Amino acid sequence: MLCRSMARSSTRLVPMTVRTRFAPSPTGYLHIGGVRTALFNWLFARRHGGQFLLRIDDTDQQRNVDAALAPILHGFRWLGIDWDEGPEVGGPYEPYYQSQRLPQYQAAVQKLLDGGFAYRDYATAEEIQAEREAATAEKRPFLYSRTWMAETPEQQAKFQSQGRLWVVRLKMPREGKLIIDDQVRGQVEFLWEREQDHVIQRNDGTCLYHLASVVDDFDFQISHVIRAEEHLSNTPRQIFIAQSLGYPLPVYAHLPFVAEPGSKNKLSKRKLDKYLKNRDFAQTNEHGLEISRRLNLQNTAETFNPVIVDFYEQVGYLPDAIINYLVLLGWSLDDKTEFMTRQQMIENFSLERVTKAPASFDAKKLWAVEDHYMQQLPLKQKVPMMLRFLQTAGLVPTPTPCEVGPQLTKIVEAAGDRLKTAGDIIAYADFFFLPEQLPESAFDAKAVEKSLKKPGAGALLAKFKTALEAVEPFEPAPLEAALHGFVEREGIKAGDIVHPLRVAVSGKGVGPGLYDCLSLLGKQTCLKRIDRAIKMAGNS
RNA sequence: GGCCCCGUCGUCUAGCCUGGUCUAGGACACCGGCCUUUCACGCCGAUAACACGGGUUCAAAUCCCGUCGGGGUCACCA
Repeated sequence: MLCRSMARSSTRLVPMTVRTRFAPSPTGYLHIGGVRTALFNWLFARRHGGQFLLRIDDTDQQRNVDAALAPILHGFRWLGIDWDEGPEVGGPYEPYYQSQRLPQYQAAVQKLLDGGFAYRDYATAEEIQAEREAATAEKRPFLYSRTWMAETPEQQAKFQSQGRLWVVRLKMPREGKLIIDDQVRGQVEFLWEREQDHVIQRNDGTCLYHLASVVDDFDFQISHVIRAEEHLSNTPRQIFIAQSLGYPLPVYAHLPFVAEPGSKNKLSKRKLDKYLKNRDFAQTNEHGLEISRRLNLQNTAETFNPVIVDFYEQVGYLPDAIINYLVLLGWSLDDKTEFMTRQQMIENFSLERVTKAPASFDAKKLWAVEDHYMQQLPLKQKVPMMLRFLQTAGLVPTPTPCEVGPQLTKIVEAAGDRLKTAGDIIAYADFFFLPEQLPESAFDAKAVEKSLKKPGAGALLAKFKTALEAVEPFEPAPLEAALHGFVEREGIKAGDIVHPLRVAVSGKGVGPGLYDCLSLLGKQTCLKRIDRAIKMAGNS
């Protein structure tokens, strides 16, 4: 009975009540691959008007769950992936923490024991290990001999008298095959005889993941189990548990995992050093680090890198961009649609169009999507976002002086599409908020060397300063006219004055349009900064 | 090693189920050019893929078989 195939028609309609879940372990951070899995679950539930829930898999670590969970919940909220049931929001099936559901698990174990689908096993770890090694030596698949299996009180008494402790193992079928009809991979076959008698309850009475997961999915009425591919090989034992317990089976869908940059290996948080050798990944990381430094954030490489969602929030990426990038990792709407609103994603998402092969994480592509979204973002929304970064960096005081708002709006407008993330405002606009006398640290050494210390730069600056004093109004168009007139009179190239001038007023070689910079800075500040620069140029 | 999964440009993908319209489309990256006061944007262009071998067929990226390659998983972790 357990061996019969469970083929489903792939054209079956999705049941009326769709309920999906994502089950994070409280680890203290939210992994980008996990978010992708959660996103697909969320989209599928929303697509079919169902519920998406969060269940906390904390059977292993009872301590500090709240602290380790907070960043994860925060990450989901930031991304706009809301959950209908779970931590903080509750729900009809509370609690949603595995650590608080031991009685339910134990009851299920008892039921399995009573039905003969599981047994008490008195073997020691060494004995099991010896069998395993023997099998390896003989080059045959390992299958537990069940020597210390005790199904009757007599057997149990015998082993117990030997001072043995027991665990509960699944009594897996040893013949026939299982066919899983996976919504992404199609039919997948497994031979029952290759499945191990996995432990489902430890000798201290606590239960293990597979048992807990199946019981939870049933208790929470999960209709679709959508998870990463690495769980595919766990599925037979979970189906065995579910069937033995008389549960209806959920629909399974195994997503390809998110792979490392430029490779097919599963993305993990532990191989950061390796990913940093990937140029695109390293650039994204460095960009974030630079902003983090300016923000004086106390980050460690452990929790602040492009594999962790928190990284993107701190650097000032847009949640919509992250989501849009992630939805494209293993799923496509059609042959050309790249940018979608959440509504469009929800309306179009289907498991059918999920790819089978792993998709590598491409930091450059994410960057391009972010670029697009930032350019689309209305100025009114950009400004407050950037203001927060300037304040965190200590460039603008809190509360915000009233003149900052309008000025910042102009600055952001002038910076235009140079701003890819909100954190970029610091590098592009800090000099607007620095004192008239720019601190030494505000000068880019290379730019000073290249433009300011170029022979003749100081003298040119001094001459142009005079011309600048007469410009009225001090706005982009008259400024441009003044500069061009100056270039003509002096018989020089525009670049000869433009570059030193930019470094003089901003300290950098790159930035928003020069005339915008001058105008926004105001005549007084410009003149003073030019004076300073003339001295710097002369010192060479 | 056993079992399972996967294999279209460097990367994300469309096409595959329902062979022909695919001399394989889009996007990102890369390279070249234009624009330009820097940077960025934008625009134009170029390079670039059906893992391999058989078979079926008038016709195969698409169907079948095999090979090779890559990955996942084999816990009293989740």
